[in-house]
Amino acid sequence: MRVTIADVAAKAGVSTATVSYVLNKSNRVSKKTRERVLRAVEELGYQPNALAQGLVKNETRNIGVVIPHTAESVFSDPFFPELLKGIGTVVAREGYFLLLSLLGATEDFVSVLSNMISQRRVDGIIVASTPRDSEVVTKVREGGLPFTLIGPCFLPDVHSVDVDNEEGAYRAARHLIDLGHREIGYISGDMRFDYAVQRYRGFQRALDEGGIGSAHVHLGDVTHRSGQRGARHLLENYRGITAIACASDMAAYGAIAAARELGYRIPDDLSVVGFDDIPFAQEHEIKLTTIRQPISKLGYLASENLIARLTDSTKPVGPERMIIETELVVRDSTAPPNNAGRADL
Amino acid sequence: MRVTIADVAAKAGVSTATVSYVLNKSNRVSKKTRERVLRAVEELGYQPNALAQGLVKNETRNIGVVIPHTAESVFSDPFFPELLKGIGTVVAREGYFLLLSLLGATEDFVSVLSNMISQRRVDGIIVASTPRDSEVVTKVREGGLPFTLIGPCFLPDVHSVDVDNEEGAYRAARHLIDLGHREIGYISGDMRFDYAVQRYRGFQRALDEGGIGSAHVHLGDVTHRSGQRGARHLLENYRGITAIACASDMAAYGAIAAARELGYRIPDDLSVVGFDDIPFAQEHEIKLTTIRQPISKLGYLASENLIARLTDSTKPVGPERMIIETELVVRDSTAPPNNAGRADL
DNA sequence: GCTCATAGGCTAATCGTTTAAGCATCGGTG
DNA sequence: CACCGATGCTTAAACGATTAGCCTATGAGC
Repeated sequence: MRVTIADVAAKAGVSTATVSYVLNKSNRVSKKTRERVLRAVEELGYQPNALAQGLVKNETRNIGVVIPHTAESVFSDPFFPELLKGIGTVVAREGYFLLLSLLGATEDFVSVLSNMISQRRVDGIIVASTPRDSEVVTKVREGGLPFTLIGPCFLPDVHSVDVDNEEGAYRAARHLIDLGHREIGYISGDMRFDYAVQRYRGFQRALDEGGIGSAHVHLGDVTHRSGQRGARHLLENYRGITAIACASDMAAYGAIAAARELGYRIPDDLSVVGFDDIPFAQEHEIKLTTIRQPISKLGYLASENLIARLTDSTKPVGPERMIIETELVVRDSTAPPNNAGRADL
Repeated sequence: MRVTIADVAAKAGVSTATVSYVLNKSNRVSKKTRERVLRAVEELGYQPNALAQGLVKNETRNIGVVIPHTAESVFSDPFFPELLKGIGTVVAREGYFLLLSLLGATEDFVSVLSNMISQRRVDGIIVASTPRDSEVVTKVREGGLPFTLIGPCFLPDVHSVDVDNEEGAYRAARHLIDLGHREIGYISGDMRFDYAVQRYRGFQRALDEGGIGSAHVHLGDVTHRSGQRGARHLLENYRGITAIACASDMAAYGAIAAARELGYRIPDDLSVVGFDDIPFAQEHEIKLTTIRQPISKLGYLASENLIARLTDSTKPVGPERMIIETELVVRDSTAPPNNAGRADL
């Protein structure tokens, strides 16, 4: 049988209330008693039952993390793992636990989510990267628990953190233009997600400013496969293309693979720029030029924001909407256009 | 304010006991009352508070998942994500929630873990891939909660699931030998983990049977970087090598990258075989010959085993130790040795 | 008409904590 | 010496559910 506060009280010869006061650092207990209690706690290895504690304090010390993507896609990209890492670190440091909700089948996800909320299993929620107008955000809002979004958000009164997607994509495109590229392809993310729209807009803005007009766009998603398909499609249909920008690093590597199969050398015949800066980008044979977004920092910030709101309602928690900067990292996948081009193709 | 069972009782004009009986499917309630109660539940959107429920039933409906690796390495490899996917699916289906414990700093990991247990935050625990003799397993054992291990395990009375690592590696090596390779390199996993030892043993057994004697071994780990380093080391030191087997797919791709940089063509000059069959292995430019392990199935089995033990102690739960088979998947990274070799180097 | 089993509800104890309120004890003050 | 305010501890009421056991009305059996 588990050891309860009553066992400790009996052993120390005091009431349970006194034990509780000792453990909750009240100064209402004499030094002598305090020590006796602490010794008993030590000897019995007592730890308060989280359920009982939660019931009376009305808190669980659990933070829900909601990732409304199929587990498939969640981890095909290193984005979420990295995010979880940031979240996990802060959450553990602050003495909370992580209740993870992965998407299985769509229909029961929302019900799992609302169970999580209405059964009061968590004190607050972090929602990672949800599509625009998703039912998930609505549900979480209705739940009435504090929550923080990771990703683009235009709703009022919602706390969110995100990187400056538009500026990032702008920098990527700008880098290509500065190198001298004029015929540029773009492999987008899934446009149901606002980050994909924002990145596309940043990209297009750079082209507009450069007087290049509109790009050759392939509507894709962030996967390797999408990058392959996109590059094949772009390169086969628009012969003059000398550079491709992608909405993710995984897609960029897919594009590189497809381009090579078509006989392009990277970066000589084709420049490719990604977005994310996943660890792989420095390890691959072709080190990727990309836009670094500090993913785990997003996780840090989101959890710190949420926990701050949970613990002390008087403490200032920073702005509702936090946008952090990206950074262009130039490696080996981009170069000035080879003017000979692939005329031979 | 949240709606409690008392609110429902008041609205339906009955006692809380009756509401509870209705919700717990007792037949002690008349049809008329039952319907009245259910209507009230519906209208108020009542959901029982998990804490209160857990307190009296002495269960949390949470399953702890313990991954004793740095979050860094956890997700640099698609192994854990895939595992989580399997676990998450079953856990959600059975109405449980996932309490995730990632390793931050080593020292507090064990304490976080024992908090999880002794504060009674979970009903059972899944421990994924722990090093030999790790403190983690000891702690979990002491905790007294049911748990299931994913990975090699030689402890008595411990439930575990794993793939047949030795047989898998044996098959990989055997495949190379059958193709005609005689000078074979091996890039191992981290030998503090038993799976790495088992794979190495399987590999060596195939060589022994083939009368090849001992291999050129590089002690590494499962990362891309390790594969790069390993291949570079092996190829630079042992000139005759025509094939390399790796303890993971990521390492295999690292090896491929390094080999290509050294001027080797895959598979013409060098065959490479991996282990895992991560999704990437079919998407990469060079489709990888590898040993498929059904990772998410490991997750399935582990959670089903654990939950079976939690729910009904009478139900049979299968054997303590479950080993599932691997499968050789032949793709494009292996071929018969090119006898001209790299004599030119 | 009386007894008695049963269906169908309620009361109250319980799970393991926290915490407001109450009650001694004690030293100091007028 | 009576009184007072700390000090230090205890009692008991919550928190929101479950469930054993009790009570009452109803109808069947004799």
